[in-house]
Amino acid sequence: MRLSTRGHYGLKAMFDLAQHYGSEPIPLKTVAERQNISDNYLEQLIAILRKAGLVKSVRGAQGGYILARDPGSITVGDIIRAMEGPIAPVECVSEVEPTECDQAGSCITRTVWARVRDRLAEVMDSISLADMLRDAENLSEHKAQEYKQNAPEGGS
Amino acid sequence: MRLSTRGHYGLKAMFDLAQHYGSEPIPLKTVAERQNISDNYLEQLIAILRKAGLVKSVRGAQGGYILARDPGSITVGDIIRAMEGPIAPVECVSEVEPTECDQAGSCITRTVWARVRDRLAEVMDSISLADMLRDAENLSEHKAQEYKQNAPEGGS
DNA sequence: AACAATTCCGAGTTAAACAGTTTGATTTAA
DNA sequence: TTAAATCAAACTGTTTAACTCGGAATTGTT
Repeated sequence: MRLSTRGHYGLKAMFDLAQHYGSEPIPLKTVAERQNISDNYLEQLIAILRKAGLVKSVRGAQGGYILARDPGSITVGDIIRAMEGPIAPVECVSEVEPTECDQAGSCITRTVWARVRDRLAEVMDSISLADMLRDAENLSEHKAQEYKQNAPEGGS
Repeated sequence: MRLSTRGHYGLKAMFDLAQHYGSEPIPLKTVAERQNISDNYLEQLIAILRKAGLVKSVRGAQGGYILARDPGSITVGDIIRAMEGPIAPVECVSEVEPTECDQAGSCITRTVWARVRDRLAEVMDSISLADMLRDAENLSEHKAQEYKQNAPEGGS
């Protein structure tokens, strides 16, 4: 039940773009450096996101990438489906074009995987990039708070 | 987000054994035939289940495999963890021994994957083999019912 | 005792996927 | 004109999946 780096890096890149949504296009190299990903490789990955309509590109000098829509309307599910294909723990319960096996009607393991698939889709579709931005803000506030509590006098 | 055949076949085999729980040991070949799995391959897989303590083996003629515990106390999660390792959409949120990356503290994608992992574990741990047996019974009743309704006069 | 049914074990094989790298063409602001 | 960038496609090395195979060890049956 592992994601490949495609989905992993894809989400990282999209989150990076979300953090800079509204300003000039971000060059791929910048994203790659910030997120610690090989820029050669990320180039391939972002092409997938572009073809899926999740990011827009601006070519030429001062070019780069921007989110195609606002962060509130892009979910983790959107990104993962683009990068890894339809959600499906096993082929026979794929979100699109499941190729049924012979005993599909009576297969109980199949119904188990359908439930797993639904939960997976549910959680991924419920988290948008905007949610992640909000979480990031809370997290950093929390950290600052912790810091204050742990070192209120300002140690050397 | 695909399962390998290990987890897929593993659950099938375990469900097959559950359906015959309480009687003599079932030879591997029988399970393989019923579940339509290469018996050479299943041999490897069931070794994993045995080492994980989920099935017991009886060697020699008339030997075979039986569930190590009753079907109510074995969950899909138990089986998948045995077959595929700890549940973890990405390595850094593995259920056991996550190897953290440098920015673990501030990584938001990480918290996303932790949520996905928890949902995944939740649904898998909530389904036991006994639940599946019950579902199978309902399903077959339902089918018989449907059959009655669709062909009450007994077509040719 | 011999035999056949079975588990057990380790090694070998094939094909695909993953995770990139490399090369070079094209676009465009400065 | 140049440098910064995207775009595209081919190439490569490594790992993993999904088996296959051969044979040894165990044990009920005859």
